[in-house]
Amino acid sequence: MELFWEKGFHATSMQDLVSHLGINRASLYDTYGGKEALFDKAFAYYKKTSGAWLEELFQGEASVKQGFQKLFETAIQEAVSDNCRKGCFVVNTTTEMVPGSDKMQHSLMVHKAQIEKLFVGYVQKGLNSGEITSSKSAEELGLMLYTLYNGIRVVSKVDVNPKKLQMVVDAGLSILG
Amino acid sequence: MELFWEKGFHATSMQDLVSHLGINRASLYDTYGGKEALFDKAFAYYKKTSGAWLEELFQGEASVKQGFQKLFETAIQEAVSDNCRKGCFVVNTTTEMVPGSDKMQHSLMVHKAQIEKLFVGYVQKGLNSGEITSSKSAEELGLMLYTLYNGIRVVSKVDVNPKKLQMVVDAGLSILG
DNA sequence: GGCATACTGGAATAGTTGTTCCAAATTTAC
DNA sequence: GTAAATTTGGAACAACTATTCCAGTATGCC
Repeated sequence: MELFWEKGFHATSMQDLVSHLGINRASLYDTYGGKEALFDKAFAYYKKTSGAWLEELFQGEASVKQGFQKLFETAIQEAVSDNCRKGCFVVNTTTEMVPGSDKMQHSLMVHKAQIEKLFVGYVQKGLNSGEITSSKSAEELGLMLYTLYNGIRVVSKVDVNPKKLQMVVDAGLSILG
Repeated sequence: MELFWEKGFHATSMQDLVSHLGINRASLYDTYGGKEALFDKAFAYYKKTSGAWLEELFQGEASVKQGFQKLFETAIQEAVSDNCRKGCFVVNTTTEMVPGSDKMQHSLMVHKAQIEKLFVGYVQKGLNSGEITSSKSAEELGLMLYTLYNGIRVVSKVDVNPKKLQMVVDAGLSILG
């Protein structure tokens, strides 16, 4: 649900959701069980679809550098075209729900490990093929790019200047060598 | 107020603040005016003290690389020792209040510009002294490091592994050359 | 046509919310 | 000791909150 993504869990009321979805509150409770369960489902869906998209991007682009470039450019484009600046649902949920929900924190840790694995594996592929010439390990490079990606999703909420964001991306990707 | 920092604006009630501060609710309203005004004051205080600390760090450390190393190491140490994982008040507020508050978004933009200026100026100092040998501009490098810093404050809420965080920092700082 | 299922708008529950008011108590200044 | 200022705990206000209940309506199936 875009409302949870845009406003977060606490600032979104069930009444907001009812108005936004256009269905009855009793049906909502029958179908989903409650506010927290509804949020969990929306969040799980987001994680699943964004993870699948990332996997597909990394598998579809043989050039690792191009792949990362595409990833970051997509993040910039999303930021630019997102009028309401909702950013990344995962990043938003990380800052809102940690601390406060051990269950959510655990869920985020599992998701983070999964995405990091994708990043590190993709960098390893570039090192193996010789496309990446850095002397650093795949883990170091992959984790750095993952962290930078998170950072971009935060700063682009405040300042959507594509030129500046592209500068950051170019500088960041330069560590690949 | 640490409660706003830890739980955010929406998840913190006036009742929470009254219990936490141990003063009467009427006094709170007399002194601060209201929940939003109270949040604004706490946030302004945080921005002021963290900005001053950063300025002091950059002015006190002649070696720019050492300065950045110290900055990131402090962020890691804060993450490690912060049991309740409240992260960075500015990053938390960015993700919670944007969108939703134009006033807050403006305030964040101003603050971001100030901190970026500190980062870029410090990198410029390193380039001028020859300590930094990268062919990239101070702006590119400074903005990258600033964005990475934001990213670290997010990911360290989920996973406080100092070794991994240090890897990220080392990889990130390697762009300075 | 009858029955089961699902959805509806309204009402209700119990509690919380931000904020204001008030008489009483405490503190401060002289 | 006294007056003024400040703070206090309780109460109140109006609205909102998550959640449940209900009679009526619509839909699908046999």
